[in-house]
Amino acid sequence: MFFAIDPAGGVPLYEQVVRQVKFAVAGQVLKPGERVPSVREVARQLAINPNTVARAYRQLQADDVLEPVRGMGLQVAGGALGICQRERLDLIRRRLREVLLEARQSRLDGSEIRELVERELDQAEKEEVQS
Amino acid sequence: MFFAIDPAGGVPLYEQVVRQVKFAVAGQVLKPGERVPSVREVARQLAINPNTVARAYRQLQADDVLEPVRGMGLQVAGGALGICQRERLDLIRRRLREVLLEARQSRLDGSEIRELVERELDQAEKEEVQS
Amino acid sequence: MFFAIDPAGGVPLYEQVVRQVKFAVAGQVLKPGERVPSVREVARQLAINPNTVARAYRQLQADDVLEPVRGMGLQVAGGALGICQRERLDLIRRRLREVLLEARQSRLDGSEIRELVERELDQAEKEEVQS
Amino acid sequence: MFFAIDPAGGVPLYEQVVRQVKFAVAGQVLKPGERVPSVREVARQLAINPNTVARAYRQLQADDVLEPVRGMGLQVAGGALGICQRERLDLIRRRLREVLLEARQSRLDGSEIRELVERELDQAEKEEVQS
DNA sequence: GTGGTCTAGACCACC
DNA sequence: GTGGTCTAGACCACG
Repeated sequence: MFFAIDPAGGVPLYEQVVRQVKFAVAGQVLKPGERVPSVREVARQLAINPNTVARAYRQLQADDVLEPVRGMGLQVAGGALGICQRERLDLIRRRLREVLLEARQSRLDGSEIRELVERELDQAEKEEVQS
Repeated sequence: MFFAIDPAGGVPLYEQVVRQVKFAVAGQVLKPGERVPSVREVARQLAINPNTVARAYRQLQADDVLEPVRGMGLQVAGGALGICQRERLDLIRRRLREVLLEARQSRLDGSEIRELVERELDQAEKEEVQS
Repeated sequence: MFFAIDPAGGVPLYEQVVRQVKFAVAGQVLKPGERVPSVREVARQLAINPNTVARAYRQLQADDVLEPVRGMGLQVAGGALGICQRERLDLIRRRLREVLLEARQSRLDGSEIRELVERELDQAEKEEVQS
Repeated sequence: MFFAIDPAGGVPLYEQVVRQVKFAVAGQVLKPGERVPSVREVARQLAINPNTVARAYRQLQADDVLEPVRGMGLQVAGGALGICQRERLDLIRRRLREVLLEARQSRLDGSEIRELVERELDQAEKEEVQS
């Protein structure tokens, strides 16, 4: 329905599901109060085990992104939008900081780094246009 | 000679050792032909399991950064400097690409990303001056 | 006649309905011989599934609190008042015992527990005055 | 080694394990820095599935009560003592509040409730002396 | 129909 | 040896 999973690629499946949902919420593709597809449904579509999806959903509940509606499945929680947007920014900022720090440790100076960023940014934009 | 092994951080210990050596070579702290301390020696200094160091050294040999000297342990290989410097750049470039891609997927536009980069870069520079 | 169904709180909906009825009987809001609103009526008022109400009514019949009147729905049973009042006390006593036991297991001594009880009791009284 | 599980009785097994560990930490039976028995070990002793224990341990990590020591299992985290003691008190306070509120709603007045508490408390103390 | 729990057993990375 | 992930399949409570 709204996501794709990479079964290889280091990241655990349940983690990928968690991220997909959080990103969907942050991007307002999923809005607070909206129902989320059932565990079995997602499992079927992604061709993975329901337990794996259930684990992701459990995690999302612990993170206050989803909340149960008794006997009716799960829905996006009220404060989920804020949580997901904040988390997304934090995540990117943290990773960016790591990379830049590593770059500095490699004795690249600021201008070289900026150049790298620009190049990658341009490339990413091109790819985006194509898709 | 080696410092900063963090047993808690997500990165595997043997990976950390590998990186330390590669960075030392790239930064010319270790030069081609130079002997490298023995497995037991490193293990003692870092207070980690010799098996872990052995694994790191095995990896470094597979990467053509270290080479055996018959009966005398290991030394930095001839082409190691180039390999390590290239690898370092590649690593940073690859990570940078990942982060920027993720940022784009989060619907941050180019200017916002550039702003984030600038901010983190400034901060990194400040920290560097202090230390 | 009924109020306060909380679809989010841990307690199952049918359980909440059961309790509401029992409390109403214990508090003499519902008296023996009195007719009880129909499943559909209650379901409509509480905006919950009729199956859920039906299940609650089934439970109440099993507990001898409601009894069927041929072709006329359900009414409060003769011995219901005694049953509900006794049950209410038992319930509270049982729970209280659980909590106190757990408190003892946590190595809180008697005086600390009494203090806690007093504090909570005062607070509960205050809240009651307000409402 | 240090706990017993009740395989019946509503509470999920993994939850029971979580509590046992938290109580052990709060009661200083397990101290920060101390190793915790392995997943397989606990599973064997309690005669339950390792996955169930693993789930409990995962939960405890999420709660910052346990922390991993790479390749060496799990140990009690630094701040665990404070966390567990605070949690324990909160838990008891919350439950106590619920019960007392329910008692008030049942039109028991303060003195009757205090009497109940005293009776249960005395009984609990007696039981404790016996054991 | 929904999610939650538990079991059983396989495979992986790390130390 | 350690924990982590995933699959498969059974059973339960709830609506």
